[in-house]
Amino acid sequence: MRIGELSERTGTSRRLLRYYEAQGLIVSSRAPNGYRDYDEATVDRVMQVRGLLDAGLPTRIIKQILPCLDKPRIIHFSDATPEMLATLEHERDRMSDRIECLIRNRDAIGEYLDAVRAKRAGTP
DNA sequence: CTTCTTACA
DNA sequence: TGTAAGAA
Repeated sequence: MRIGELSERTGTSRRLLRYYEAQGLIVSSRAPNGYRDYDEATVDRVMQVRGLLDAGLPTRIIKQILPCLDKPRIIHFSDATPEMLATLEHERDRMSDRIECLIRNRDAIGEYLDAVRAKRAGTP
C-alpha cells in the first residue's frame, strides 16, 4: 500500500510516517514510480511505534528496542545484551513513574469533578 | 489526483 | 510536526 492508505489506517500523518522511516522505525520498498510501498505488517508496526511513543519513549530508544518487540506482546530475548536489558529496565521504570503521575492527575480531576457536582447539587 | 524531497515568518 | 513549493 502507499503512504496515503497507511496514513489513514494508522491515523498517522504522511509527514510523520516519512519521519519514522528516516529514524529507522519503519521500512518500505519503492515502486517503480518512486512511491513508497508498505506491506500489511507495517500497519501493526506503526501502531507499535505509536504505542511506544505514547508511553513516553524517545524515538532513539524505540529504534534500538523495536527489534526486541517485533510482534505485539512477544519479546525476542535472543539478542538481549546487558545494555539492552538496562535500557529496557530504565524505560520500564520511567513508564511506572508516568503511570503514577497519570493516576494522580486523573484522581485530581475526578475529585474536582465530584466537588463541582456536589456544589451544583447543593446550590441549584 | 497522489507522492517525493527540501526547506522554513 | 505542519505546510509550501516544484517536479514526477
